[in-house]
Amino acid sequence: MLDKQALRNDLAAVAARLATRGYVLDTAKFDQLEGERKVIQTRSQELQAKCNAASRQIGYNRVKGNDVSAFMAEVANLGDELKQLETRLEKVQHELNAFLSVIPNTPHESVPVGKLEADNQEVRKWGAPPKFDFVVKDHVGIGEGLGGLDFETATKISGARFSLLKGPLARLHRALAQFMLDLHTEQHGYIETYVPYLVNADSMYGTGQLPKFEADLFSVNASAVYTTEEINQVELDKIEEKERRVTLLRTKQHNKFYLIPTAEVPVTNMVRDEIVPLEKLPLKFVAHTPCFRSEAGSYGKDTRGMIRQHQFDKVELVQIVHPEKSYEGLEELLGHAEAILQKLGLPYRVVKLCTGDMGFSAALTYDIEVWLPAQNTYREISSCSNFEAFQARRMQARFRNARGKPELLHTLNGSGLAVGRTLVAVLENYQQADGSVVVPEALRPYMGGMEVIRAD
RNA sequence: GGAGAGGUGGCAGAGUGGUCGAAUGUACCUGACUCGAAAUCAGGCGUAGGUGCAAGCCUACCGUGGGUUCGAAUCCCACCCUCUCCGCCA
Repeated sequence: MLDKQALRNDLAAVAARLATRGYVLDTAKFDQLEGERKVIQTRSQELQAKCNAASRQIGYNRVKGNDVSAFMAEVANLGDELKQLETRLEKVQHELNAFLSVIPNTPHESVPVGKLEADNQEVRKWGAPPKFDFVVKDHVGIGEGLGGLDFETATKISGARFSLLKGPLARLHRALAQFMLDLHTEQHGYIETYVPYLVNADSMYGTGQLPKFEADLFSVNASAVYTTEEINQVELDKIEEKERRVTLLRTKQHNKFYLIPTAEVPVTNMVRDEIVPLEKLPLKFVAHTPCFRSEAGSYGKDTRGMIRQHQFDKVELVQIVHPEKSYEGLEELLGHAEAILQKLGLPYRVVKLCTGDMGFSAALTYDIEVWLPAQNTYREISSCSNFEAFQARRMQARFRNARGKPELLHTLNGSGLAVGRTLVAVLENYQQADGSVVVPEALRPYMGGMEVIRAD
């Protein structure tokens, strides 16, 4: 959520910033809604003040035995207009909220302006792509050759875009997650967390997935509800029962659970509706969780292999920071994610996303792309973003500043790293001519000392 | 799943349908006393929004949403959450 104050004060400037990321802000609509809101709210509050005063007089005078009919009449007169105004105010405020809640964040001034992935800016490269004197296989070929990667069975059990690991590959997957968690907690100062995988709508709203991206999420009902059909079947004379069911439907729907698309959601929402004491900042959390994405609209992209899945594991880094420290924090967090790749000896590059390629809530995003020999290119393995106060404002996540006043925090997060894609990168970069895969040294302690994964 | 209890300010904890945004205690801040601290005393101390150059004034908020009423923290209904006990369960 953008700062309403900023929109009121300098609408044109905000619109211009948003235009760089391809978002057309309907300034006329904002002006109209905001103008309406102002008039209605002012008038409505004025009437409320009058009603309150009159009601107080009724109480006061009744005790004294005075006639109160004049006051009663006054309230009755104001009542109708007030009720009307309140209804209109609620409506306009809903519209204003709906309007604001789907506006993306404004990009930081350092973000390169562009539309496509091609406009992203390479920041640095690390490591050299390995040379092979044989024809390289992709991770699917390698994994199936080793007998540990089985898409057919995964498809039988669930469907497309799921994968199944067995034996040393399943262990490698676990080893990667453990290695990442250990590095971040022991070397980088993050607190390990275990968090819910099913979250409520408020949490999804807080980090920006809702209301705009519901189609990308999986959801489940918190409990059984009446269907609209069942409600309509209730006899007309049982109005009370009908109303009861309608309320139930509404509240239960509101209370449905969503499967997290990233640990960013539960972890960042730890500070929702909280006021964090200044001295506790920065908060640094790491979590290893599965992530669930419906990947609506991704049909045809990366259909082979485990690059794009409905379910994948990720180790996520989250920092909750003082607003003045957020860009410093982002560089630090990016370094923490890079450290994993360096220790695994996987070549990568860091790119700064252009305005058009950034996610909805981000003000600045770095992607880390790992080298994949079979694709002869770099592919995204981590995304590290500064959301500034965008998420904090939605979450009412604040800290108490030096003057003792609550102020919005800044939130950061980044993958450290996507476990599935890291597994892919290890398989492809460490493959041997005979189909075996060398285990990177950093992982060997987590693999019981295993140096090479061979077909069984 | 069954039975019961409860949700009020940072925390604890009062609250009769009528100046209750809410007593009191505690924490915190400021001042006095003190060489300093503790203790004591005095004052201050919620959040959000509107309006105003400002001091200020106004509105909303006592789990959430409805209802009754001129007026609701207080009465009624539904829902959510927490706790205790029983059952089931990894």
